[in-house]
Amino acid sequence: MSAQNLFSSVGQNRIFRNRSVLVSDFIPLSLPHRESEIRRLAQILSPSLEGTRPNNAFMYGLTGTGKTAVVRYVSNQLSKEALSRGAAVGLVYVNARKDDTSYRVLAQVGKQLNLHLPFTGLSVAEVYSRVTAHVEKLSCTVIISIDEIDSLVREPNGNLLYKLTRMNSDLSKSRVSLIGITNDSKVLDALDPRVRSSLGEEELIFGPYDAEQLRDILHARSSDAFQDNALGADVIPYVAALAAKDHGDARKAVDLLRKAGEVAERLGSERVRTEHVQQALSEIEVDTALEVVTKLPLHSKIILACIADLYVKKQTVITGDVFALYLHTCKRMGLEVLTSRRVSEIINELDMVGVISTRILNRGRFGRTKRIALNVDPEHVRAAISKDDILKTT
DNA sequence: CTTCCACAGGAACCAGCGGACC
DNA sequence: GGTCCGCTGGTTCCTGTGGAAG
Repeated sequence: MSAQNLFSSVGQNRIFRNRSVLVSDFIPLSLPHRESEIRRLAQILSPSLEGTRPNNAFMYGLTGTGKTAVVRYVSNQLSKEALSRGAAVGLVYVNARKDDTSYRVLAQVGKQLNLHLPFTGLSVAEVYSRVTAHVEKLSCTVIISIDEIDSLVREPNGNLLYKLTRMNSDLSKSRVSLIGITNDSKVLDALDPRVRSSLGEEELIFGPYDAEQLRDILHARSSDAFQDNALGADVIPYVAALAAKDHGDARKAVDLLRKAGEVAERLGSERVRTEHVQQALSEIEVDTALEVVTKLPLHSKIILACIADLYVKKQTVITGDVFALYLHTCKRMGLEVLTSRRVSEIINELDMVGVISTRILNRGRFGRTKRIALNVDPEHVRAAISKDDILKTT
């Protein structure tokens, strides 16, 4: 995004009325096609207004199906209602991908209840007891929503969830309820059976949106987001159809619509058209890839550069070749090298962020390895990497 | 049918940092 | 000031494995 794009159009915007409606963490005033889930969750949580403990709940659904939005929406409403009734309800929302250790989750819970905790230095047990004591002192009902809870089950110190479900036995004046949110159906199986049954007191399942529902969602948002008549009539159906093919992810649909608006704006167009959507689609891919690549640590960049190098020359790129070239490159640059174990891990990380994709390949006599394919234009990789001073000479 | 390759990926551990507590 | 802690970003050592070659 250029500086021109950032400032030149401020105050004289022909496309957007309020762009922020289309950023992903915006909580809309209404959530079309999630009314029944909202009612259900509200019903589950309503005992908190009368000082009794709501059942724990577990919410499952693919990304962009509105789980997080529903939780935040209901939480907002509940906290307003609690305020007006004078009910003591504490609402906590934690994203376990961001705060991905027991310590950090607990610290986050404490922080949102106005308990200051240092980010390190204490033992997990100490943080747990401080949080518990604090909750007890508040004498209220605390509802803790843990989003992307799957990040927590694999944690070595992984009995946090068990401890949280049992926290009530350490409390007398206060109560704690948990809402677990995930998009990974396998989590349930991996969970400690005691946690599973406790969390599964209530279950909400979020199905993917179909194209028609996505259209409604986009319509609802766009009337606030765009100027009148700034949106071509076929744009929303087009975006909705694209997103519906892609697992009905509403977040992606909204992102795409915003990006299309930005493209139209940048091109000086008076209204958004489907061509802008197409361009937005390819820009989103390039943008995210580029952004990811520039932020990569040095050795990850080198490895990615090696992969890109090999990829343009060969049809199949393989871990061993990458490692060999990596060793050579490091030696040439006078850098110390990482082990093959670590390099293998970095390749997995690159796969995870999406710039490459890998598949395990069994070549019989010639061993088992990984075939690596580059997901982005090698030139883009080169461009992004060459911004790094150390790598400039290569 | 057996062998054996070229790694994948799990487990345990470690150094070094920023920090709390007494 | 010494002892504890969590976390990152590694290392070392290890066991596991699908299927072409022999």
